[in-house]
Amino acid sequence: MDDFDLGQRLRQVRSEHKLSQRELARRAGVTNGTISLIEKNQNSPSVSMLRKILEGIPMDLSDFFATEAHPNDKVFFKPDELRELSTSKNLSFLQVGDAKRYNLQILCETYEPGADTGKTMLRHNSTEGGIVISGCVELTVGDQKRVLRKGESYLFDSTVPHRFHNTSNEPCEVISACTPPYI
Amino acid sequence: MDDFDLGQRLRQVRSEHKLSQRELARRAGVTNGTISLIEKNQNSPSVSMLRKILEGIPMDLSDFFATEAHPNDKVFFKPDELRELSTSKNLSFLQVGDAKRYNLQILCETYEPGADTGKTMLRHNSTEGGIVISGCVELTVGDQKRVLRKGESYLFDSTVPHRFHNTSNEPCEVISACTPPYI
DNA sequence: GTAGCACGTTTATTTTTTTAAACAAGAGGC
DNA sequence: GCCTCTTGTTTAAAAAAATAAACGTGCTAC
Repeated sequence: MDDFDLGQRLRQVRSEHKLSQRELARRAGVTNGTISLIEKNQNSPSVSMLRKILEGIPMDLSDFFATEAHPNDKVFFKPDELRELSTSKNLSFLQVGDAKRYNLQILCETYEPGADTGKTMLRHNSTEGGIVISGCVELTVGDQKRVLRKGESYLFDSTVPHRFHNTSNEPCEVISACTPPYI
Repeated sequence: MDDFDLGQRLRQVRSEHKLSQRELARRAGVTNGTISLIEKNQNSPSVSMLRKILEGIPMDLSDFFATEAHPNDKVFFKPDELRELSTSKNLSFLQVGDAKRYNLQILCETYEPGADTGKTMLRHNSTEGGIVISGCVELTVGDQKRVLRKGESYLFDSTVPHRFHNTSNEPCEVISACTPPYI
């Protein structure tokens, strides 16, 4: 991330999509000069400008930046090298490595008391399973519901609506796996 | 990605890290007004400005943008309902549910002191990953070798020869996942 | 060879963002 | 009440980026 060369990266993705500066500029609705200056790192685009340009490719920002943060042939991970996927604060989903690349998403999930993946049940086109490491969590899968305790586990088809809810007053840790990755 | 609200997202991550605008500004080396304006979407930061701000959190760009991207049904299992796959006695592989059916093999692995998957390294046509729950184990993947301790994790392509070896004098527990199942 | 065309680059002007500093609102302390 | 500290917000001046249009280069057709 530190020595990320934005200009070079843009040039790379543009070139991979076989677009000239002018053609990309036309598709993105910007001027070709802008793209030239950015690729030469002679100016530093705003996020909205970069997004606009990437829409002409098209590519999204997270993919644009994805190469740098999580080097791909990395095998071993320390706890602080896991990537946080959750946005809510009483719930943490830490992902091991580049799940997309390996088609296997391993998560260290922490549910604080009250944490809930939501009444609007989750659904995605994967299968998932996991094991409770500590605490307990109420898991609903379709019409089945159960409180899982330490050492208990689950495995199901994620197209079935499901929900995790920590109804206890202790945090709960779960190690889960999902294939293909659901994000 | 389309309706991504950059200001709101910055406010969210700043708030999750319990930083005031001023404190984040100080850490990032920018002015607090800048952060205020960005969070209110009253201006559109350059990528380098956003990166600078995120370094004060710290968080990297790909994580910042990551949120947007992208029947006879036994679901729950008690510990004693897991199936033992290992035949060796200082090594236990407990499988969650019908791995083949779901194309996802989740194992609770226990390596007693000295336990070793063998000098004849393992190879199978899958990807696998896992997290160390307790103890430590030496993992070799191709030409990389490392002792993984509690909380550390791994993810790799299982066609690369690999080996688990508990070189310590304490048992080691690992939760692992593999797709497709290797047995 | 030279006319036409597509390419990336550069430059003067306009537009936008950053800064620095002031402002307003709320929470304690005394 | 009043003072002080911290919070987020706003504003004029300074800095930086986007535009539009020109420039230079290399290629192909004729």
